[in-house]
Amino acid sequence: MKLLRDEIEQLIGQALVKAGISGDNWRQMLAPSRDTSQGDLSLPCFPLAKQLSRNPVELAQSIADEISSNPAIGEVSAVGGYLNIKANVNWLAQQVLSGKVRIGDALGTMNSTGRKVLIEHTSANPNGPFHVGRARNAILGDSLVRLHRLFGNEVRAEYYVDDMGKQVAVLAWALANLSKEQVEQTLVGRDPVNPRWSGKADHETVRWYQAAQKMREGENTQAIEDEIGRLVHASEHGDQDVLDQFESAYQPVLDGMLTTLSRLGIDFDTFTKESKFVIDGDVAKLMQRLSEMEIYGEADNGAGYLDLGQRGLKGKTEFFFRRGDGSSLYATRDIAYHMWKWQQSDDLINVLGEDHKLQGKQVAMALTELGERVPEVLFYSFIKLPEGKMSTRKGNVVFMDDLLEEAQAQAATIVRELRPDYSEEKVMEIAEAVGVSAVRFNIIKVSPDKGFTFRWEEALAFEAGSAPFIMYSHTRAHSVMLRCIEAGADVDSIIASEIDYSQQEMPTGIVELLRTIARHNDILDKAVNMRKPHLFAAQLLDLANAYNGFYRDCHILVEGVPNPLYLQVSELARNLLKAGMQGVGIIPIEQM
RNA sequence: GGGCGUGUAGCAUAGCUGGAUAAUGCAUCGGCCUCCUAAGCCGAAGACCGCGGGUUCAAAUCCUGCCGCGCCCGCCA
Repeated sequence: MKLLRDEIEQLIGQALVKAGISGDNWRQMLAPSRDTSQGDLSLPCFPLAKQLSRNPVELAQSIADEISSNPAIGEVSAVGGYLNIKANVNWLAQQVLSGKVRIGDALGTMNSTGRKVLIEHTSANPNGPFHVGRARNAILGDSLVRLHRLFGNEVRAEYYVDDMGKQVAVLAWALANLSKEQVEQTLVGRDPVNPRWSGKADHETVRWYQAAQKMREGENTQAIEDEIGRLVHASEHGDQDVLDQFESAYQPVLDGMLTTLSRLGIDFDTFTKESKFVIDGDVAKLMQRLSEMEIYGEADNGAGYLDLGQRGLKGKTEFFFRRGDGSSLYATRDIAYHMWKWQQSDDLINVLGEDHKLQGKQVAMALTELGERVPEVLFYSFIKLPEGKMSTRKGNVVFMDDLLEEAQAQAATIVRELRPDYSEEKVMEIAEAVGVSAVRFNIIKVSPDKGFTFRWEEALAFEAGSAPFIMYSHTRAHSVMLRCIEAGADVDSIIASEIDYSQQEMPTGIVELLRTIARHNDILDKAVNMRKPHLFAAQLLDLANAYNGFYRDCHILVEGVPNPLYLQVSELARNLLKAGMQGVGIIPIEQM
């Protein structure tokens, strides 16, 4: 709790100096208490006691005695060598309600740090609909974008469009050479397109890609391979006609994919095409520079690589950046892309699947070699299905479109049951918000480096520990506020009013809520700067839970008259919940 | 074989820049709607923190060796 720490750190420092401790190593030992029933901050005194050859229990006690009179401190205790400090609740209320807690805005541009951050995420090849596994990147990346904005950074969300290379070439070839009949004939035995998504290009056009892939596995494919090879080669040398053909092939598919993301509340500020760096000559210049490096090596056929083994890379040490025919590779273009990105932002963050770890390392080392900075990368593990790895080929996939439909449908069933008086239109609106939020939250709440298994029951759980739990607390807060207005109270002026916080009684519920609120900014900071969105997800659950406890203990509206303190706290919590929910893509509806 | 990651109650997870009695949800058992939305609240029970060593006043957390699982080790993207 930074709020309390800032207030008392100096005081503790003085007490320690008095006791004979010099230096400030103790500062990093002063940490949030593990169990909040014991305090807000704790200082284990063992190492300090050792330094002074004193009894830690006694040392803790003497510091406690020294600092107990500070108005910010409600309770200090020395227990078994730990100094436990609990904030004075009335002081805390005063601090928290006087604007010391930043609410922020995850959607706007309310910048306070002035730091420019470019976050690249998703960047999926435009060759088929999002399945739940691929969508983890988008959900994680977009949450990072939102959390950075909430924190006050100036963020640009970018999608790197893979518009060249073999995958797009296969798609373009198929569209140019196969009729619908040929495609369906080739794919006999496969599940047809779900009628719900007919006409959606990512579901529809992908059939051509799949058919082509299947044909390539068959006999006598040399002619096809040659033609595809010609397209790849042309695209990698910047042939504009071929690149245009590619674009008209992939763009509808990409649009379909973006429609799915948009339903999840995910969008991008900029799209940058991979071909850009070939066309404008950056890649050629880069390859020239790389071939002049001292760790440059060359294969018999003229292919070029950097020997990263000389820089400590273990395993396969040759990092190829140029083919024998002189063309660039994906990784080469990625380096050029990063150099370009560094020209437009203070910080770079990439969201990548764990399969890109080695590649990420190689690109980072090459960038270092070039005297460039290295981007921060958020790696995530894949989502499996109970049956195993997700694979479109085996039909072992859950499409995000289907998941969202199902989520909405199940949420609608629950809303109809719980609120029989709502109109069908309202039911569907609430269900959509609940469905989307639950799907996002279930992915965002777990640590990115944990691989997890997708299960329908869990993805569609709407109870405590899920997005709807948080949404529900928010609607409670909203509804209380409306009640106050209905009762004729001037909510705005009550919120702006000065209260003598030192005179207020503080039931358990409000105490816990105030402490949770006081931690809010600390956790956002950590979540953003350590790239751990799940920490903030947990904070939102804590906040919702604390709000529920407050709601239980502190009746805001009694006989038509709002309690000013309670209303102020409730409104602060509501605003923090709302902004925080937007920070992870939960939709803060006002009624459910 | 090498590199990286992961292993925590029946299940799913948090905690991993070392600190106290290991936290949360689901499932299980019990209680709460004449009172601001019960998608809620209160309580009970449930853990050799993968296994073995080591460092430390203190280890789920750091080091090390095993074991299980995942990802990667293309002149593919």
